[in-house]
Amino acid sequence: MRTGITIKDIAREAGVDVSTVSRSLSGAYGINADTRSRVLAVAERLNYRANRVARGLVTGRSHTLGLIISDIRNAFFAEVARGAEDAARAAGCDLVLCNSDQDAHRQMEYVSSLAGKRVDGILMNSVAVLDKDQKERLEAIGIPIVLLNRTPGPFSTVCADNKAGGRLAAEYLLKLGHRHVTHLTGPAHHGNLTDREKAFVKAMPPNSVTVLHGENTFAGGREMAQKVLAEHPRKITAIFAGNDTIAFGVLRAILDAGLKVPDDISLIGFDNVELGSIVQPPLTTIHQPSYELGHRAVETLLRIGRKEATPEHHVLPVHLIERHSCGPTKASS
Amino acid sequence: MRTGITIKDIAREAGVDVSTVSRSLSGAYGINADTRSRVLAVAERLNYRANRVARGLVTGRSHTLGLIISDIRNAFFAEVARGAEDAARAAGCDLVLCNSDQDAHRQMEYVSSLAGKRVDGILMNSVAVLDKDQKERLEAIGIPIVLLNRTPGPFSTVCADNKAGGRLAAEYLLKLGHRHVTHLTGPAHHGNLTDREKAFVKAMPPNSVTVLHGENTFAGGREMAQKVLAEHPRKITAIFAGNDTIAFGVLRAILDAGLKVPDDISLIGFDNVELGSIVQPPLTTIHQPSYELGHRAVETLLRIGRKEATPEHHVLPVHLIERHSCGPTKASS
DNA sequence: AAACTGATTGCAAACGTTTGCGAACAGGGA
DNA sequence: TCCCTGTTCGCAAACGTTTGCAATCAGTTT
Repeated sequence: MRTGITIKDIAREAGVDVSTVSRSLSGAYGINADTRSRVLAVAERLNYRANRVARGLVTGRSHTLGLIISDIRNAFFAEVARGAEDAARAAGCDLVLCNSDQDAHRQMEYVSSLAGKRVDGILMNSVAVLDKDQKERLEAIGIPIVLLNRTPGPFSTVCADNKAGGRLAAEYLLKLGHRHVTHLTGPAHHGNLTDREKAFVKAMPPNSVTVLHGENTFAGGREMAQKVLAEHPRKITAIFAGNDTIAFGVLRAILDAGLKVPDDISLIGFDNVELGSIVQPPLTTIHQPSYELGHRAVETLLRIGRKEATPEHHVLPVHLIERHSCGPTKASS
Repeated sequence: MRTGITIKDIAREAGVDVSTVSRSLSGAYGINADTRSRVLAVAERLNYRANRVARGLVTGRSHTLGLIISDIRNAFFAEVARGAEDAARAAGCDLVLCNSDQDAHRQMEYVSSLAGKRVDGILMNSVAVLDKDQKERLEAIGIPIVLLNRTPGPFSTVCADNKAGGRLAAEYLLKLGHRHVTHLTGPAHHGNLTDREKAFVKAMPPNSVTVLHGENTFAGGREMAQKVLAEHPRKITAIFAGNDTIAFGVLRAILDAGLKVPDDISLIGFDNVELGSIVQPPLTTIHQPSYELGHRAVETLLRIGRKEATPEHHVLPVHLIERHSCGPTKASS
């Protein structure tokens, strides 16, 4: 199929060989300055645009990265994606966006598709949902991968300090006197969420927290909260949501139930999404550096891609953002 | 560069020609059932993964689409992107994500880059920022393009009925008695926002509305609102924000100023982003079908891509979502 | 028996680049 | 004059596919 003008057209027009054109264009050593500028002029005149597909075929590098996340509609991931795209662009790469909804099968399909297009690297949300066989296939594919959560194994990782975050939430709630809390979070074996959950439960007194798993969305948070509110009308005094998106759903359910935050129930989230500051009440949450996460992730992806380097593991700090969705228990035990 | 196993390996292993392998794999007519299954078995055993780059080179189709939007962190665009990605995936394509920040230069760079990688089509936020020359270059590139806003010219468009939306907002505010309103919106020549602005101004009585342009973000909305609040302490009774993201910023500024919504000032947005329902007060806004926008856009992109069809123009309906951020003026004129 | 048919397969060119290698040429030193 | 060195450039192979065309072969038809 003929598409646009090629290096051959330039060669003919400039009276040189295609190899000379190629070398001129790439700024390679060993080309006379005059011929180079002549070639460049022709290219300019013909409005030449190099075919990156053809180039990719011979060089083996596609200058393309894959980003597989749960759902771009989650503000946290949008922020990560922006950081990733900025870093990719700075490195002359572009990013293909994949929404997995945390589905193992879909995740593998994406990886396979990206591998087929010979991407230079893949950024993945989580492989926690994958079974052993799938992980091995992933490794066998031989494409640099960096994971956005802490996972034992051969892959590099870049993530926030989820455990510290879970601990922070627990300590804060404890300080306010809460002894009957619920943790509403996403699917059971999600890397980051699981880390938060474990650290949170561990930092709380035994039997003081019940955990509920659901969908990692606004709707999921709402449903879980409705369920909890119906079953434990008065007992629980605080809710720790696995992330802000869930927290927003929880907040919605609480308001719908006619309850007040934090008077009737305290709520703390995780992520520190921008909109957390304008909900009512403003959401207390754990901040994680989302943009930097994405940015750092592609940086390390590019780094480990070049040489067969050892896996890198970066964990970025988190901290508590104290706003107004948490308060002391009325009858502090 | 050798990467992975190729069609040649299968050919050698199965004792046939590469062309036979290719035809077997693609399910072409004219291959004996036995040889085909033999080839397929070998491919399976060798864990073969077709090189889409090489295929793209000869077929001229990359099965890749480009999505150029302002900023994925804007919830509206995230929703559009999700709709687009779902539709793309359904058609066997993948989506490369580009954040332009509405910068004309950056936008052209992206187009050029995407053209270089021979994408099958491009989805663009807006070309309103482009000058005449740039638009012509865009057209000359010869890649199917669909615009996410109404633009005269040769390109197909898919967008919401922004004019109707602007009118709806005006009528609603008018009905509530507002006669001194401000419209806070994004950069001056942004396609969709401009349509809303024009229709809004037109539907309001002469000299009843002042318009302020700023950044199309949370921070931008906040800044504009601060400015307005400082300059016109009491006069204006309502604000129409160009979109929900801006509205959230405005809301934040209003709250920071110690004012009440809608008691002191009414606020109406545009988009109907999910989180609009949980801010305080819940945001009255104009709903536009964001997900469908993205979905429809790639569908028409694929359609016009196949044949050299005439441009299509789709405009999707909008409607008012009445929540609690607007109220009647106290001293209705 | 010759020719024709249809099914199956291989050959080779093409897609648009990059790149190793050698050819051509000029200048300089012996 | 001869050789050596360095610069500049062209030739051709390679990347991994797809695909038009011709070749082979078996079975049919005349």
